Amino acid sequence: MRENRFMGNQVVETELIAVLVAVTDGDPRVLTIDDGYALPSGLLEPGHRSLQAGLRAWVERQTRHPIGYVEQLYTFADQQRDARGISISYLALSREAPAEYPGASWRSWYQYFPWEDFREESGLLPGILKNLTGWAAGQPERLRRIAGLFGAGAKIWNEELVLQRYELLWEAGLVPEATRHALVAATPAPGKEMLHDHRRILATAIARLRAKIKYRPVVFELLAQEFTLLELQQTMEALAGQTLHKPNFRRFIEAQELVEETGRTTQGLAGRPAKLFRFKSAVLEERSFTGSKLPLVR
Amino acid sequence: MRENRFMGNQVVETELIAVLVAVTDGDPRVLTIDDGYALPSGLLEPGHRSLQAGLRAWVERQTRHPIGYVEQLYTFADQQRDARGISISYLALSREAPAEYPGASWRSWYQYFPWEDFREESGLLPGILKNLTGWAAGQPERLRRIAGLFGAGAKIWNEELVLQRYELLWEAGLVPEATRHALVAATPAPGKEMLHDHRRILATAIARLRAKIKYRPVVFELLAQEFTLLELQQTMEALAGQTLHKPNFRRFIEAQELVEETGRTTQGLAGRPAKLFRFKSAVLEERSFTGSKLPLVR
DNA sequence: CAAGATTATACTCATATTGAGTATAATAAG
DNA sequence: CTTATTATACTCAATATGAGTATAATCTTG
Repeated sequence: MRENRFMGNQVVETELIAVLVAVTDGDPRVLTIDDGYALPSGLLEPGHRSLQAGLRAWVERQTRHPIGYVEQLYTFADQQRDARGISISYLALSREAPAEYPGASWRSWYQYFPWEDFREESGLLPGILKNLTGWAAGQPERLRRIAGLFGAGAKIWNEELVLQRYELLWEAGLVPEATRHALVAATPAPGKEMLHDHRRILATAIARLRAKIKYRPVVFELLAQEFTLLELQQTMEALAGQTLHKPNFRRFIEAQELVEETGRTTQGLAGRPAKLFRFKSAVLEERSFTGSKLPLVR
Repeated sequence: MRENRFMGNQVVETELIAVLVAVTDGDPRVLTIDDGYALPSGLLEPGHRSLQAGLRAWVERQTRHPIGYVEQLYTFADQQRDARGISISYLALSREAPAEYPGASWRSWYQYFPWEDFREESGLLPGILKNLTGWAAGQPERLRRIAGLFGAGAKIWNEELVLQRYELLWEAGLVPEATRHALVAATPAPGKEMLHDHRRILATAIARLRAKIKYRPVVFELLAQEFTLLELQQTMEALAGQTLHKPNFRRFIEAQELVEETGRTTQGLAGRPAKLFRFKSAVLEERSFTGSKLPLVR
């Protein structure tokens, strides 16, 4: 029952899609092609020894910088195009290098999801909420979802629900990509449109990264070898889209024991010089980094 | 640059692999075929409207019970067989129904990973550790990995590192599946062998589930409509492979506010009758269930 | 039917962690 | 040499967690 039967089975081509992320000047950026309209993607070729090798080989055509960290996001059968393809999406972290492909550019991911940036008051939420509640029109289930995801009070904002928020806007016909599914509103939500489901993939990547930085030391892939604690904090803030409490953030970092002083400090900037730190990569092998929460008995 | 080019691109078939989990009598079980030698898997067929639909359609041939919860695990290019296939693995949760496929059976997952069951002293660890340290033979990096994963002291056991532990044993040639990579030891680690990388996929599923039960209410997919708090606890213990502190576990559950009393109690069993609870499925829409850890400023 | 076994449920309390804020130090700019 | 600016160090109340004890309601058995 496990033999290969090509007769009657679907034989498809495989596309690799990359969400390549970097943080530059407190801005979380993503590598795009077609002037920001699409995520880079390429087809799996016979020469590729593995899926990740294919992705890496492929990404190197567009940026010099080595990709430190690669993680699979999601695989889906592409129904929008020719219904013959399988797409495997990846999240990759690196530092920004010039995009060297025609049409390629690094873009702030908040261009695509402006409502996800809570670091300063954007004033976008009231308009989005008005559109959404109009769509919900007295339907209590929809209203509950809206409240849970876009939270009237803004204090219950959960930064990890990027995908759910995008999907709600999609359902409500408030993003241009929903055109096949619904009548798109005359005044859709702000944010740049993308090809097919690329914005959905980007949302998945953001959500994954926002969740991951809390329990695995992946931020360091986005930082230089040496960095100050403020740079570290601002990189986290860029990803999370929220401002963090400085003293408590430092305590949080110190408690993890993942960084050590280099002995050097910053020079020539305003204010007191900051100590430079480096990531203790040795701990990666020894430690586990899982947020245990169950009340075990010992 | 995004047009379909079949020339020169790899065209492959797609296999769907399911890790279908149920917990029965405090035992975490997984649906297998070939007398426990393989995970159920089927090829994606033209009739399947989506990947998940293909998986569901396919799983229904082997068990009546509807699969409540399905989640994608990982996609990989299969190098072991004909190097032409892509495999997409899924984790599905359900309650155990009779396996109705020839050769199909439900098996405790601890048959495959006996060292992962910490609910009672198994006495297996010393033997495994002896084999592993023999393999590490004075190589400090290997020894550090062994200590971190199999922890000499048994109190630093991290139940989520199922995959890493399996991979370490694989590297050390202590599981039969490693035969292509290494010389398999005369006395390998205990635990039933599986086809190809199926045991690795199972390890991935266990790890994912062990992590997920802590912050998302997925256990309830494995329980009957009504259940006692002890049944809930024992189901969690079965998955986690560890015993939990009863009073604190109840506090943990109550704090989440995910269950409510039905008003009924158990009958005819030893001891004081237990209240029956049900899962408040309504909260699924309203709440977020993400373990925020960052020190936000408000 | 009473005593004991068994399971359920309810509290207690010391310690650790977290949220929120204030105080002091070291530099550059004027 | 004063001020602005950033870095770093503490404080303290509130909350959560780990570990354990006490009491309640049933079944079993002599």
